Amino acid sequence: MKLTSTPRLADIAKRAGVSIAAVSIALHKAESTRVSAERRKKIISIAEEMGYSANELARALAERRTRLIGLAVPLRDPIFFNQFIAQALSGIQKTMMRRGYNLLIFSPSGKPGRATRDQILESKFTDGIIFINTRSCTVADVEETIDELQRANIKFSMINSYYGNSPINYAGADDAGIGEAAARYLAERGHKQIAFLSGQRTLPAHQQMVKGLKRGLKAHDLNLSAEHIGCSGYEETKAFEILDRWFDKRKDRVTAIFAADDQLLINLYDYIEQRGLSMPKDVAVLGRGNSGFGEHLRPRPTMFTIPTFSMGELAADLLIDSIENPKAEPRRVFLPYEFVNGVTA
Amino acid sequence: MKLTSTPRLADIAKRAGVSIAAVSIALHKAESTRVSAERRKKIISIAEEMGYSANELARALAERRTRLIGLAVPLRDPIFFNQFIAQALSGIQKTMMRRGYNLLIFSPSGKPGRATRDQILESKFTDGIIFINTRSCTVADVEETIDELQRANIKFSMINSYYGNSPINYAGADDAGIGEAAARYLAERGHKQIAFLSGQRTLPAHQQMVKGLKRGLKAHDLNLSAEHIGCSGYEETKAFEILDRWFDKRKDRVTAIFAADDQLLINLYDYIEQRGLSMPKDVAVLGRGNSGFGEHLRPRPTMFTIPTFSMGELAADLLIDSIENPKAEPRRVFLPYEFVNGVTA
DNA sequence: TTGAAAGCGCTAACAG
DNA sequence: CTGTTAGCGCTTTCAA
Repeated sequence: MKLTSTPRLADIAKRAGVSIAAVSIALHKAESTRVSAERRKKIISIAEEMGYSANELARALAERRTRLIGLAVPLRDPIFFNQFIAQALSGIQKTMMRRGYNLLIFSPSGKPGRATRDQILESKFTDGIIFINTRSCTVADVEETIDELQRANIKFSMINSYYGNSPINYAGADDAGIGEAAARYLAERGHKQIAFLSGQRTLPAHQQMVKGLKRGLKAHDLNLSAEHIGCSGYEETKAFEILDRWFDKRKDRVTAIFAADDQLLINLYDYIEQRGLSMPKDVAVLGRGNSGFGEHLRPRPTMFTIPTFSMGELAADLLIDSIENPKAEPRRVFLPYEFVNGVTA
Repeated sequence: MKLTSTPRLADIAKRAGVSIAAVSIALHKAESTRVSAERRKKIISIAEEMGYSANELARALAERRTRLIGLAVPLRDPIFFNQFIAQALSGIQKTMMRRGYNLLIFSPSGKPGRATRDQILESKFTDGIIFINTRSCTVADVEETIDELQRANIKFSMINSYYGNSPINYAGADDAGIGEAAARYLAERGHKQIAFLSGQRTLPAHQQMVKGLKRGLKAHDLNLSAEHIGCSGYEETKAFEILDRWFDKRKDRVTAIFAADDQLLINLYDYIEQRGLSMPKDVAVLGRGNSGFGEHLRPRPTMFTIPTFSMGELAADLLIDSIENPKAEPRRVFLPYEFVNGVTA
């Protein structure tokens, strides 16, 4: 007699005097009429008595699905301290809980930019993966990743910034829309010298915002001059240099600044405090950032926020849709931004 | 001819004209001499050419291990916003990366206090689980969980607060030690009326700290009177009532307060600001909290910090040790606290 | 060295 | 309704 530490279907079948198949169905297919009610009852009670719990691995192998979804985040530092990711993860979790999936977090492979290669291999464990691209992903990185995933025949959905052409599952923010709204907001309040403090001009989100800003300004017969687009490369000193340049001017000095994300907004706040300026009197400040950010900031920033939580929720739904229904068409959804009225613009 | 979307060992074997076993070994057992060098080379090149990547599921079923570790956190709200958990997770990740494991985050089952039942079942996917107990876990909850895990024969390690008797893998902080150190610190600075602002007297950590405080005070011929132990139940209004009681006294007024955790320290700060007191002049404040907390707090708190990151790292190591070496004895480790010199005590 | 074959524990198609 | 059997794709004896 074989003795496994944990009972198998076969053990229950023997005890109940029925076939393995009967046990499998009695325990896992609640709706099936394949086994009679009383038989099922008996089987279930024996199973409980023996402390049976299914070997998910074997089940997954036979069913060819794990109900596991992997998370890929190309990010060097620990992902759990990142508020953006925390929000997205919470959204993802919500969907997963509702639809009965669990989340597999790949341990970073150590590789820099595109930590994906290894994660794609590991993803053999999952039914699909959610890819959160960060600001360390260039457009090329992202395209390449998409390519790899598609070649490997791995279902996925993407969060954050993608404006390429591939038909993929994607949940993101309408950055061009935010840019346009920001421009209109400031222009309507009479600002003529409007500047854009950003991070990196290679980032898709940056490009979208510029596009939107230009569109919005044009509607007011204004334009966004090259010198009013400043990219800090996410270095504070660089950001301060840019701001110095804008504020040191005698004429046509900048009167309003739109900050591309949370970190840049912080840089801007620090600069303004250090220089002894006040918002919105000396300069109007408008931000773009994750929802929730800014709540603890003083003075309260006026901003357009990105519904990160919803993005996570949606990305998970899109992915699961395409897992459960293989003919589902990929969908790209741009979630609407929100406006948070503060006192800085 | 069968056509699976992704190539299997059998496909490679056929193409290479060798057995399935040979392919398996050539690809996955680098050290084995079972297959000749040139054969291996050939097999590997064919595998690459065909874009082979192993079906981890089948492998796991055969090997009876997944190299997946599950995370169980009994917490109602999204875990990813919790700094304590974020830190622990980062530590866990570090170990997992080093030792080649991945993390499976169970979606909360919806149940309140002990979200474990379902998670234990799901854990059939993992080689073991890490259990992070939070302040919503009573002593009984924890004992029951340990019981369940052991009965189900599931390897696990625990993080945070456990002072029971079971020999388990555990990584936690030395709360009694912190209590004692806090008492000594304050007593040495001449304080006689020392109070302890805590959350819940049923929590193990609370009890340990009280024990330590008493021990430390005794060394200075002082003692901790019952009225100087205040538990807010983690409600701000309750905390304020307690503080009112301490500060409204005319004689023997409290001159130093030890706050049991981050949240209580914040409550204390708010109260002190609101009441227009100053630290440490009017009252000395000493805190206990997660490492890193307090860095952004002004004035900078004097505190004993808990090495949460290391706790995660260690808990993962302990668990993996016991997975990879079944005869490894469970170990309970109390990590040393650290002292952060601030200006409040 | 190598190949054949027996599992790992479960699901699903097939036959009664 | 029920049992038998053939996979799922891999690892690992066991013979050769």
